[in-house]
Amino acid sequence: MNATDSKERSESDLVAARRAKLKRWTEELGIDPWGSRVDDLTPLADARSMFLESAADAMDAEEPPNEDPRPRATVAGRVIQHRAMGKLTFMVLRDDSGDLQVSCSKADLETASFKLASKVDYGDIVVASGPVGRTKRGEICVWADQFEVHCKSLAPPPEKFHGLTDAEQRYRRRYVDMYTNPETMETFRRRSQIVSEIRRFMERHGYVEVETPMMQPVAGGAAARPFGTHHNALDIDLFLRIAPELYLKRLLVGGMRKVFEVNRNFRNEGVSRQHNPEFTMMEAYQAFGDCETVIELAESLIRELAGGVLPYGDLEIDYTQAFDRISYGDLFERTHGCNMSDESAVRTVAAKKHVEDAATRNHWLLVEALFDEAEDRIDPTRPTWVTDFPAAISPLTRPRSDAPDIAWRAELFIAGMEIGNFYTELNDPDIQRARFTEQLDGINDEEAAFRSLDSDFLDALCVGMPPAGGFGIGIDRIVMLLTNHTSIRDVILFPLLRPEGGEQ
RNA sequence: GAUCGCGUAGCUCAGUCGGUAGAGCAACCGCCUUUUAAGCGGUAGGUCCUGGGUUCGAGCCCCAGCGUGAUCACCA
Repeated sequence: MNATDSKERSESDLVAARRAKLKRWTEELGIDPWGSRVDDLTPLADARSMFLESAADAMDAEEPPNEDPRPRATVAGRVIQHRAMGKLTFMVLRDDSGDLQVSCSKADLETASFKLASKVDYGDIVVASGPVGRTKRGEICVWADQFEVHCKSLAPPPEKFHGLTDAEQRYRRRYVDMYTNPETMETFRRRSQIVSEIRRFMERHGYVEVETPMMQPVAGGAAARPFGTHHNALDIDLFLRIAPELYLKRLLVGGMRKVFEVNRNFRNEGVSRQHNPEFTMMEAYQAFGDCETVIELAESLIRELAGGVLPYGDLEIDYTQAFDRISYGDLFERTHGCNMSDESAVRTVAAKKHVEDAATRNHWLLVEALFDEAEDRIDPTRPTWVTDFPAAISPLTRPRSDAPDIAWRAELFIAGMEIGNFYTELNDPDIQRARFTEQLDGINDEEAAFRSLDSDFLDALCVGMPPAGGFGIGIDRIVMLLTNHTSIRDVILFPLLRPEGGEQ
């Protein structure tokens, strides 16, 4: 709070200067610095492409034509560079299409407009009209014959060359990051495209997009800590969903054949370079499909999105070939030198690796704990399917009929990240009930506060869910891979940060 | 949650051995019709994250706290 005081005090000179300028404009020039509607605006990139070399040449000739042949445009943007040179002022505007110089000659503008143009600040939003031409140095620009300020920026701007570089400031003041760092704008534009392409892909394959509850009385579908909340009028506790799975499956029961949902999940876990408490996931289910059906679908989706070999940090990831495959058990054995089904061998390895409660903990939970090390053996440059997960750690997955300890489940790994899970869905209500009950047995009090049996879901399975394949993929992580960002915070517009100021 | 790093002007950063605060950009003033991160010249701008401690003296050393980044853990 002291920090805030001092910030306000030391900023005051810069803010005061801008406020004083604002006052002068309104009082002396009679200008409304907060702007108004402008029709027929041309995006800056489009205005640039309107440039006609022949027209510019004609204007530079000994005897320029009477009629100005240069195309005209009205452009708007935020001032990101400004150079006032006496009777000539140059500025560079930026909008979401790009940058373009606006050149202002005192001879072409009304006195008040020229004065305004020569005095605008970095960060102001302006509108200029005029022919698209070029300067003596060959820079394509709009030669303004009309110039207006449409929004005064009062905040002190960041340094104009480096922009905001401090990661914290970039996340906290994303709106500044966006206009000063074009890469940021590009990343989020790309994210939008990717999500849109995913939707089109799914629709093309006959999937219907749905929206299921984000506030759920029972938070199921994944093993994660949920956020809790409360509905006052009904006086009930609710959880923010950790997965949409159990609702999407209800839709299969209801008769939808192919459904998907792209939306947020919320998990009350730690934050890291790969984890934000709210993250976007796509889940999809296909009646009469299985694990293989959705593996094939997702592989072609990801290959289509990536379209080739993409850099990721220090890696080059090849999406063009069929993704690698290895079974969970093989990877385990390759890493730890024992069969994962061999309980005593697993306990021995676990004890040697100092896994907690190696002697008493459930055998398959030990296998899961040891598997982390195995994940590191996967070639990060090769998208890889890890198949045949242990049934014991896959409570919503159908066990294999030929090997009941193994589930029809695969997980996709790329660049060392878990990208998604793929299943042949469990639709036997009795086995499902048993799995849920097993899971609830022996949980501690803390977990008991948010884990409970979703009996309505079991009722739905009793009504009958067709056999199905289903999957979920992390959209943020896909965007990270496709835009070459190794921190999830760079692909989420407003990642969760602690509020500034401490104390509270 | 653990370990390590970082926090100095609005922004980007220097700051030597502990000797009392520096630059560039931005701001302000003046000049200027061809600049393109930076036209030229001048002026001003600081709770060195916060609180303690050591010391004649702390931006610098020590302790605690806050924020943040990286790695690990939990998870996707």
